Amino acid sequence: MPKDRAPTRIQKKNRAAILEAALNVFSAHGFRGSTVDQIATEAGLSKPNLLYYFPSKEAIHTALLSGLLETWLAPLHDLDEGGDPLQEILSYTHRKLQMSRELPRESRLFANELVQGAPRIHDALSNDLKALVDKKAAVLLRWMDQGKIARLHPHHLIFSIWALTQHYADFDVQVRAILGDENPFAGAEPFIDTLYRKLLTP
Amino acid sequence: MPKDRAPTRIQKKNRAAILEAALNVFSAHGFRGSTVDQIATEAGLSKPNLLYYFPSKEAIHTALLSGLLETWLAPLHDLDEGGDPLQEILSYTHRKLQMSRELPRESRLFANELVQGAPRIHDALSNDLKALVDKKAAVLLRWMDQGKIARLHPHHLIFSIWALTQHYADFDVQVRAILGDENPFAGAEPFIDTLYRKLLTP
DNA sequence: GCTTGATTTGACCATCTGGTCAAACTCACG
DNA sequence: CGTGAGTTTGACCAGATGGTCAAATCAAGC
Repeated sequence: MPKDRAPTRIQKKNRAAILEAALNVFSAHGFRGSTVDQIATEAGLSKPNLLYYFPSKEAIHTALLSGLLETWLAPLHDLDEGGDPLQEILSYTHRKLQMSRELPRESRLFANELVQGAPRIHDALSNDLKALVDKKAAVLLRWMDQGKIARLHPHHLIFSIWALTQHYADFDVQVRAILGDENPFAGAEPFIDTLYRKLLTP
Repeated sequence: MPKDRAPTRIQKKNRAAILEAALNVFSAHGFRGSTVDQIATEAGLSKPNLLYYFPSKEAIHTALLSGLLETWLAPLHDLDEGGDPLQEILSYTHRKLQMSRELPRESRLFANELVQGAPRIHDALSNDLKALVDKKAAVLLRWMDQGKIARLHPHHLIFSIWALTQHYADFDVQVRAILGDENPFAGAEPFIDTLYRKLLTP
């Protein structure tokens, strides 16, 4: 284990390679279904070498999740009370759908963790995530009070955006099995857009 | 392994206990994250005894999935072209949401499988499921052609119902972490009802 | 080019896990 | 009862897996 000095060139390269490999492996097989050897091979390292950079499989997983949580929540963070309500919500849905298209591994990483009861990120959910969602729900509620958008349960409105967008990343196999050659996102984007325009019109 | 005669009283009892236990364990930890010992203990059997009834871990999983697939798809099966379009769709959403509330383990069992690429049910998706969905999408399309409901991409309409309802079972921990003491389904039902009424109005 | 810390590795270990097997036990039925 | 089929189990095995360690190799600054 290197000292706590500034990371060397090699450290930076290998840590990044490990996290990239771990994202591939964990998102595809879940924590329990992934092996340290798989991650090491995918990162181009031997198992002991990988364990020189991270103390355990669990540590890699934790580093990945906490490193990605910020990215994952950024779009909601950016929902701006000062903007036009409908446009703000629509661009939130667009960004979330874009993330499902461009970062499906990240989506599945969280999905895997959540569907198994989130044993490793339960705290982040009840603290950081809840705080953020409550804050944004309050914004939605004020927009509703002002008659800018239809009155709905704000938390469920947010859940619906998560559900509708992440579905395309998390259950990608199912979607593709049904749509065949058709690009899922080509139909999803206008569908979701229409849905929220109709839903939010007061 | 017993003969292929009619199952004995003990066989019926133990097979049922094993499938029930396996549903608990597999839905909570996924296939790879579950152990035969866990399932055996939960079923009140020893591991070798469990393997007397099912030849392998994989066989238990397969038996579970194929046994539940029918139940899982029944609500969509029941969507009736002869009924009132809006009412048919709304009662489909209600049944799906009810299943998320009453059969969350089943939902998570499938979610676990799907999020990891459905290695064990890929065929069922591309054959049975696709056929069923295509058939019902055609019904939706005819309703749209007749001006009975708004024109939308029928497949994405079905996906949206799955996403919005199953979200409450699959990501239950997250929903509860955010809602606190509030019962998720109390808010979800009217929200989803409103959503589809607005969305489907031509 | 030498030294020192950083990096890499082969060999190894303990534990877990799916699965086997022969022997023991239990039950239903004549 | 007795008997044979059905049921249960302790002991065991082989392979996978997370993790360790001492020794070897490499890299960078002097």
